[in-house]
Amino acid sequence: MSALRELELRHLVALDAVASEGTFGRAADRLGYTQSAISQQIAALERLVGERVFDRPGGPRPVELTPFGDVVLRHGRELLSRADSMHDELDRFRNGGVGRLTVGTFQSVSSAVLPALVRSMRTRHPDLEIRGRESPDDHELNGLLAAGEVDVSFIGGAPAPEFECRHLLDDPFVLLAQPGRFPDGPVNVSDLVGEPMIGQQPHSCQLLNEGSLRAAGCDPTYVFRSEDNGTVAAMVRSGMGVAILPFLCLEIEDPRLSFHRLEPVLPPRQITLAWRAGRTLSPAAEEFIELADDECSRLAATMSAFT
Amino acid sequence: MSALRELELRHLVALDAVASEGTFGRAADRLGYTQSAISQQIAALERLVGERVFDRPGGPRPVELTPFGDVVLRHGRELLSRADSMHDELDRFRNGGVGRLTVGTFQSVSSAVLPALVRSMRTRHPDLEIRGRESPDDHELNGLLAAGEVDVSFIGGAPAPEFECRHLLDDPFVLLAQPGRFPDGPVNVSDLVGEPMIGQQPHSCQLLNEGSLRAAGCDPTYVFRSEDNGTVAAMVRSGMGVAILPFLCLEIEDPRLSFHRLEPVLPPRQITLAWRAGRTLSPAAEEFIELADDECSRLAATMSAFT
DNA sequence: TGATGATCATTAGATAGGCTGATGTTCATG
DNA sequence: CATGAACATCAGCCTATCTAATGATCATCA
Repeated sequence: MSALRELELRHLVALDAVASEGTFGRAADRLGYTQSAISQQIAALERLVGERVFDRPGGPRPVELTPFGDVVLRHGRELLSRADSMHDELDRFRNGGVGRLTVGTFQSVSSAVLPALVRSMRTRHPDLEIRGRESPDDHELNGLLAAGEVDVSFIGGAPAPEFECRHLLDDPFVLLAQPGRFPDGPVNVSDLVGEPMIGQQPHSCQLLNEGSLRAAGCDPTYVFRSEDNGTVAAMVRSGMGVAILPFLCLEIEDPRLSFHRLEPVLPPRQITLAWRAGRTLSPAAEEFIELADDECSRLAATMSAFT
Repeated sequence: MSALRELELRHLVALDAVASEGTFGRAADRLGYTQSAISQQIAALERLVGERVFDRPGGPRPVELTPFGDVVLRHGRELLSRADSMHDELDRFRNGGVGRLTVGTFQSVSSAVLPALVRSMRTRHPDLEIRGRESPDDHELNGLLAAGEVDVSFIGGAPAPEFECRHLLDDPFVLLAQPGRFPDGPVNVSDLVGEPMIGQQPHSCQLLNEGSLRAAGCDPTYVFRSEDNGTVAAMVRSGMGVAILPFLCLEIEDPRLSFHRLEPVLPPRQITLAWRAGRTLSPAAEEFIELADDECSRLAATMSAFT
């Protein structure tokens, strides 16, 4: 289309320098070229735009912008300043300071892990735009990741093969009961046979839990299911039944409930952070992964004190 | 400073083409290059910005922007669109459509010539910004022109040597008197000896007039001076005296006054349009000069019918 | 008026960079 | 495992641009 596609920023820099210095020679000194080079650069610019941009009065008098050159210069300075601001933003992006980071997550991570992470990221990079997409379903989270709608995603289940991922945490299943319902300490899975159970809806996490129970010899009967962990806890407090939940779902300070390890230990839910393999991550995403790793190490330490 | 000063618009065009086409090869076809050239252009761009802008998954899969490349592309498209709008504005400027035109003028031209000129310019170029600077003093007008505060200036007196100029019109001096004060037809300058005169303030135009009178043997006595031509005419109507004014200053339709040629004819005021020699004029200014010439030719024809 | 000095233009030669065309490498597909 | 599509790389050519030297123009000043 436009012949201006051959324009180079160098030309505009030269134009600007000559316009402010008044002579080709001083502009050349300022830019580290010879006078001849500036003369040729301006000539090239004039060839591109099709008009003289400077009047050369001849002799020792300084050159002066033509009206046309003045228009070129005004637009040129605008272009240069855009290029500078691009440079600035690239620098900030390089260290994670700007851009958008979208994270896939599910409920227990959203409430137990993510808030601290978002807080750190926001204090480090106030201008970074952080978004989240929550789903109880691993399959949906995988889909969001594959489609590029999230940059990284927490995954509760098995790491899908087309993703790169980092294992962050083993989240053990814990028995939740009315205080006194069981003696303090670990509870054997066989003691739960026939016990009415409260559970979550049958999505990936819950199904893992149920499968493990059956494999350990206990075929659970669910008398109530809710996606809301507060509701599950309330039902347990009411005596409707007991519940097995991932540790991260628990409000461990609640004195109206008691928590028990299970024996044998059910295979814990593995919490990993996944991203598309072979795709370059944004610096913000890279940093997020490291912070998530740190945060989960701290969490693991806290958890081991409770179980 | 910024390494981005070596950026060329070509790089951004290539980035944009690859991002929309999905492969280097199709982008090359679109832009008329070979695949190799695009590959090298993208490599050059990546060297400039310091990061990969595309992930190349390898094999027959299409390339995809990295998060970094996405930032570069968004800024790059902004730059390209700025360059396009620069191109558009240069085109409009080339045919006089945009920009600013400042004209130096003095009273008689302002009232008799300029309105029609401004009207033509505005209908041809609605977006052109037209300004005027009026002064009764040729010397001041010369100064404005030399300082570049006006692009072109009407000058009533002698053309200053450092300006280029075009002679537009001879504006003859005309005697203004009460009807019946002199017989119809030309009046001899000697008949004005001792006649009380009304005149303008003693600036360049008025002084030219007085000097010519004296040279023709009539030493005028001014009983009233006003810069306002309506006031001068009113004083003449009142019988206070007679006046000699340039033709362009007259309201020739006024039946309460009569107009007379003078004999011998006083050297007319030469109305010229001047601009700085050796400086390129804006297309709008060039066009203005031609229009002024045309308009003044028409005026001269009208005038010769009256004198 | 003529020498001087500052300015930009032009030229020639060297160098760097970019494009083409051919080839190498990678990887999904059947 | 062969095929084909895609990007990378390389060599060779060509163009663009830089430097250095020289030429042309013009104000200034003696």
